[in-house]
Amino acid sequence: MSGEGRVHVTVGDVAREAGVSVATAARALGDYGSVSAKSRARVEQAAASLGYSPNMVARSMITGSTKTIGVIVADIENQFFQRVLRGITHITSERGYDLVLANTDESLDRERRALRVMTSRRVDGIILSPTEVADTQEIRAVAESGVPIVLIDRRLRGVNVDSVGIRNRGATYDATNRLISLGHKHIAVITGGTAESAPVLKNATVATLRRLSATTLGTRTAGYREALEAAGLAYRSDFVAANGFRQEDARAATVAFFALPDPPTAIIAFDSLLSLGVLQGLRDVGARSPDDVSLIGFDDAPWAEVVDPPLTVIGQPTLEIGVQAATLLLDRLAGRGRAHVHHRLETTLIERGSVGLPRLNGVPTGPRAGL
Amino acid sequence: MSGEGRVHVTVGDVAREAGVSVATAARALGDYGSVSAKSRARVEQAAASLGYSPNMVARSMITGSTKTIGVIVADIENQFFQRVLRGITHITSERGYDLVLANTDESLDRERRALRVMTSRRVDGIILSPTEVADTQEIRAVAESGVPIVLIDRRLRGVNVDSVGIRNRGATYDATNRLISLGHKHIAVITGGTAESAPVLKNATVATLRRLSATTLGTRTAGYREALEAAGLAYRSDFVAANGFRQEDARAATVAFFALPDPPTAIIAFDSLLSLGVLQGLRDVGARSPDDVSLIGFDDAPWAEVVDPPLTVIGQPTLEIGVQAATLLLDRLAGRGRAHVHHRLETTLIERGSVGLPRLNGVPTGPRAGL
DNA sequence: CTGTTAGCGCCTTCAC
DNA sequence: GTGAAGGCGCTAACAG
Repeated sequence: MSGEGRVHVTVGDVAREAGVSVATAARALGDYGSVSAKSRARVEQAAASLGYSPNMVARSMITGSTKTIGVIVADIENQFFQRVLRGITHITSERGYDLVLANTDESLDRERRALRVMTSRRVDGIILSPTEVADTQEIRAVAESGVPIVLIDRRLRGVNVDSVGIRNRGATYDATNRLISLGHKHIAVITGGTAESAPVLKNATVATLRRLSATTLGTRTAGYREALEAAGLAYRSDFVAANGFRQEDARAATVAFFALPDPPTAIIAFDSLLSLGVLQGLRDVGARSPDDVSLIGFDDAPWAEVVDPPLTVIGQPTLEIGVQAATLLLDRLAGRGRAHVHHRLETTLIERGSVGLPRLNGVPTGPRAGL
Repeated sequence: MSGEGRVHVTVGDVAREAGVSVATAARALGDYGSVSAKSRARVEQAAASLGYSPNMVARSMITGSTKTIGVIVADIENQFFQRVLRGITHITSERGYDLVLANTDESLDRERRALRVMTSRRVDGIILSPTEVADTQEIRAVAESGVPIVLIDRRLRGVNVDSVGIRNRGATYDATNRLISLGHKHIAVITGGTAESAPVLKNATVATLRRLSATTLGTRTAGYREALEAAGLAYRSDFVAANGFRQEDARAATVAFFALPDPPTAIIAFDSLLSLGVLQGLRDVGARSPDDVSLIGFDDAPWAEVVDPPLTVIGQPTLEIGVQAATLLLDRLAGRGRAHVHHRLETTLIERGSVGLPRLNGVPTGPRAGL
């Protein structure tokens, strides 16, 4: 084999070949400073014939910028993050930035590790979806060391960085209310969540929920609780499933709901993977939606329209979240300093076929029962 | 603000604080060479108190390795690549490699650009899913420059690199055959594909299809054609839709099929996003599966079980594809030179509810009609 | 417009 | 086991 040694052509090589100094070659190649048309042509010709490829790592050493954005997501298999990711690349790739990707799988330890990796790689900025139990301390340390961070999906109290997400409490409040207005009195939620957060999500007061550090699950649960309260409905902790983020977890939770003496007549799932699990759980127990149980999911996944029944969802502007996060970050990198902002985007309740009147002993009932 | 200047602590700083030489500090910090327990403790203490973070870019300059893998996928929103990506990270993150991600959206131009970016960033290796019309030349050049490449999903003729994928021709042949054995005579395929590849996919001979440079769509189409031929069924180019990879494209193609005087009684979609589009298209025209049309998709997506009807699919071992690709790459990086290999993994036809007997004027028919 | 020179932060001989 | 010095490829001053 010939090229095995991975010997790279350097600016010096190109300079020699072109018969100019390294500085001139570098200027032509790096497209900065001023070079005469003749020199530039000679350099470009030499570069082409030698197969020169600029060495970004050497360049980064000097400029102090890697032109790299670190993206740390909770779960790459979640539709939400894929869309966000695409939104991010729309913006970053245009402006010459590349992405280093890390997955946390909702593990705090991996989140810390990812943060250290990004620091070590000297990324210019970080877009992060913090885990529910995020280490505020570490994130703040990174931010204070001068690396801009934009939080997506979740916001962290006590950390002064930009964030982009949705109005979680309002969206969940409205969805719950929609079910209540149909006559539902037994409404359950599947929050996702981990072993650490489960007891809090299930038992804390609404006030506490609203004060949690990572706020998505907390505020969504708070919105649900508040809607219940406003309607004078009793809150039941056994109607809150917080046993994991995976599809299988939601499936198990759904099956468990139907093992209750009085199963819920409606379920809200806090993300699209969880919705899928609920759908599977319903099949497992032979329950039909919307006849036996109404279902509202989060995120308008590409499959939401074609499942059985077509899923009513709280649609999030996922692409836009990515776009705004990247824009915020790049603007800050461009030196446009300003106060930190928290963008809360609007959601839309997309009504399809999975919501109906509550059943009562197998017979649909509610405000319009008997019509 | 205090830490705004992004001043990083260097080994030199740590050395001074610890009262040792830079070399000793570097050895302790980089965990190489030999350092006395006492020095090591002092250095570690100093590093912690100063908040030292190793500079990977400087380290890369010296070692010649960035500990980075470039991953270039055709479409991050495709379930296939997400699973593959997860398989990749399983392996790479364990071994201390991070991922730089690039999307091509099936654009040849973006593929070239991504390849250049990866080269410029001096990634240690590349995992690439080439576009259908891949630039063999450029890929070969990168490979020959000494950067190991592993191809996933698609294989390229004339490029001597490792690849991991499935037995495309066999899988499609079998699926087509399954439909034929049920009595289907009008079987259509939705291939994805772009404007460039469409005429070839539709009109080329089987022999030509099998000789295309990028081979997934070509060999799948070939498998389909061969099954048709073996059964003595006529091939119709209007039953081959190659009008794009997006969900909407498949939807439109499906609607177009049903505008034909004699619509197909069965459809095979070449990836999961396309399957979703077919499902939507069927809703658009008011056709039901499997009564009006049988449907087989590629990839066992998480939603396949809960759509209406539950989707029969050709399941690919996606996670395993990622795992094997990463393993092949890392092994090669570890210097274990060997001949290039092409791993063809097995697929499984997962039968659910979307395949049935062919309809005939609205009445299901076929070998078992009337039972 | 062009060339020379001095590092960026780290690893790696090479002496000691 | 430790320290001093050189250099990876490039850019940024500074002269000319």
